[in-house]
Amino acid sequence: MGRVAEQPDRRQALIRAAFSAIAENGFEGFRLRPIAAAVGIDHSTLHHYFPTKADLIAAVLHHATGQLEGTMRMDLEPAARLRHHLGEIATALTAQPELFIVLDELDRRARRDQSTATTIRDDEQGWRAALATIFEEGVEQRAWSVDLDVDSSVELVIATIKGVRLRPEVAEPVVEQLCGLFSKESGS
Amino acid sequence: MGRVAEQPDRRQALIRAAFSAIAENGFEGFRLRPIAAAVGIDHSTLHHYFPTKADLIAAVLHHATGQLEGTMRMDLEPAARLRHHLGEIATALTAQPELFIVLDELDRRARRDQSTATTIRDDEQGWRAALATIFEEGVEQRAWSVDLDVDSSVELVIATIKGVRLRPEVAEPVVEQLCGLFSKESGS
Amino acid sequence: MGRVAEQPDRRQALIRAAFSAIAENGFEGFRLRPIAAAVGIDHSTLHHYFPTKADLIAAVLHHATGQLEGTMRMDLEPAARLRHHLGEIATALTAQPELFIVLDELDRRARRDQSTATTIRDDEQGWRAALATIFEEGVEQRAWSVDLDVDSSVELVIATIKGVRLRPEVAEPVVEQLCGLFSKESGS
Amino acid sequence: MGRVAEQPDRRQALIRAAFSAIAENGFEGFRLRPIAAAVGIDHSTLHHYFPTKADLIAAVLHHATGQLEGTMRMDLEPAARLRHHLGEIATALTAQPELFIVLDELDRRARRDQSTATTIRDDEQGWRAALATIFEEGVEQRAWSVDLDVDSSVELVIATIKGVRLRPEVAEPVVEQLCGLFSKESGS
DNA sequence: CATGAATGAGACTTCATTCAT
DNA sequence: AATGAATGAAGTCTCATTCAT
Repeated sequence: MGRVAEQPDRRQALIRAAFSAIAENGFEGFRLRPIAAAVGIDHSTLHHYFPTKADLIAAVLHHATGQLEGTMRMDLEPAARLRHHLGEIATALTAQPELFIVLDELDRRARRDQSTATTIRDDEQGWRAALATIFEEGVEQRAWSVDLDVDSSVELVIATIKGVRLRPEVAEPVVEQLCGLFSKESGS
Repeated sequence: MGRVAEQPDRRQALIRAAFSAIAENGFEGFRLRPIAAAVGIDHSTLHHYFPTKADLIAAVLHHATGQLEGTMRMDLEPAARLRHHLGEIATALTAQPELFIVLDELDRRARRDQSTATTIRDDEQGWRAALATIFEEGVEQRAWSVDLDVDSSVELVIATIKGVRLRPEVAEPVVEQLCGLFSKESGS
Repeated sequence: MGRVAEQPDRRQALIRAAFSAIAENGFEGFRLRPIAAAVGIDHSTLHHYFPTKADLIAAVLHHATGQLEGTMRMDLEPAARLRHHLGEIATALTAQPELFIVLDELDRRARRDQSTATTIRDDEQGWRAALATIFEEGVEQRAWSVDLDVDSSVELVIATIKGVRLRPEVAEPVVEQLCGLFSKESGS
Repeated sequence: MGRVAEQPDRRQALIRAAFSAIAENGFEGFRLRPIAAAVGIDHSTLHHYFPTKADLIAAVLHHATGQLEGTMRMDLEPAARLRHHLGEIATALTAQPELFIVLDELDRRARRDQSTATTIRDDEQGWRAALATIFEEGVEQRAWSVDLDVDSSVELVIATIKGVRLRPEVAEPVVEQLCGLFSKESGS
């Protein structure tokens, strides 16, 4: 109501600045002062929005996970759906490199920070479930080239995606190859 | 027999201590003083061995890459060779978790440090070549389930291994699944 | 009336403390911690005012050069004006020994620090010009004992003053002697 | 007797290296390790020759003062003798700049180090006496342009020389001007 | 004579955080 | 909401010196 008051997007601006800074320098070089400066406020003012550094990082975490929204084309057959999904990710990997770098850094941080780990795990539940569905349906439909284990396949896909974040330039052929291995059509 | 001379490899001890510290806290929390303390020397003495922090990290880098020695059973058929190789890695992943955590951290650091990047890249050349040989021979012998692309398959394997470092507990089924996808024998 | 706000010029206090410290120990023994302690603040707070040691020294430099204000009695004849001016300096030399010691140290530092050199050179321009005027007018009025060269005489005066900073106790007779040499009236 | 033993000029080499280092960086930047390195020995070996840093500096002090040997042409008349002497110094000032820089630094150090002060004072006694003789003889012979005070004139000459060390490029005209002021011949 | 290892004191600087205004 | 001053802990690195070999 007051018109002096809230700068509603100060928080957002800070989060975005932090996001970019982490993408650029990783957590190792992540300092608060430059973030405040980037938004044009004093560094102590930053503490009004995020009392502690960890709070800001948590906000960045939510921002990052929320940004990753791969669509699942449920109208497609399992194999095609997988190919479409991984293709989208491969595309995003070069289109939004910052996002994947930040997610990568967050995965590392999760090793030592329980709360980060939990958030990421929760966030990935949806993804895991969707992938599981793909493989289950495929198994039912005998769409895969081999007798695959659903859980292992899910983890395989996730590991591949996470691993390829280090080399976005080969992402596309890699996921293509992986899909090729799953699909029945090709092969002797 | 004097007290001064009887530490034949303070350097090694320092490297090992640094190695463990990085495995435990990552580079973010990597401080020199605790390293010196762990070895039982004054922190300024550390600078006698490693003039700069970067020098110590470089030594850790060499220590880590040198430690990773997967045997390649050239006597085996390509498919079996791949399975054996990845199996070894999966085993190592849980047997020497520190090593893989450090390698993981180094991959991250390579994003911003050219010299780290170069060392890692050089170190991986041998691995890449050995994997390429496996796939090439397999192609000649029509050992694979599909018409695969050698380069992409190499990158796929590497990405999977690197990605699975985040979850060593699923490493074994994941590599098993990946081998299953490559191998011809199974399949519906 | 709060306790925090009532130090209107911490900066000035720091500059003065640094000034005295340099006078006492020279640049060789110039350390930041004692400066902060002398003002009663934490040594990291000093960096709030002067981010770097060089910044503090630069401030001291300005403080010192700004403090040296010899009046030029333009109402006097050239010879008398010179005598008055040098007399003032000789007096100041024993009245404010710290100032001249610091200026002396700064001259030394200027040998290796370009920015110090420039500041000093700029600051001395006014002095050089005023001295040149004295000698030029004296030449016109045939006030000097000999055919003197204006530029050389200016440099002679400056060199003498700078040299006598090492022995303030003889400053007065020395400048007196120098004036005597210039002036016409005396002589056998 | 042994032929393995003494490297007779190690000491000299160290002194010379220290001399040059001080000329280049002043006492502020004077470190022992580079000196040892310049001579090609370990820095702890340096302590065999000079147990302490002060010892090395003392040796440099003697080296420097010993090197300054202005000849006094006693065969010349006082005025000519002074001109000759100062001319020699002016020449040396540009021919051996290092020497005068080191002497300059030592004068500064003497302000805080009694032993340096004493050595310098002793060393200058000869110079002072020779200058005094010049002026005394000149007074007797009525060679000077004015009734000068011997002691003050000695200090004036010394101050001028010390002051002009900061600007060797104007040394020659400055001493020329000073001699001109003393000499009788010119003037109205 | 020469060395390398070791030390301890101390240097400058950075940073997240708090507090009064 | 916003600021600037202040803090204290900690960080990397340097240097003269000593000691055993």
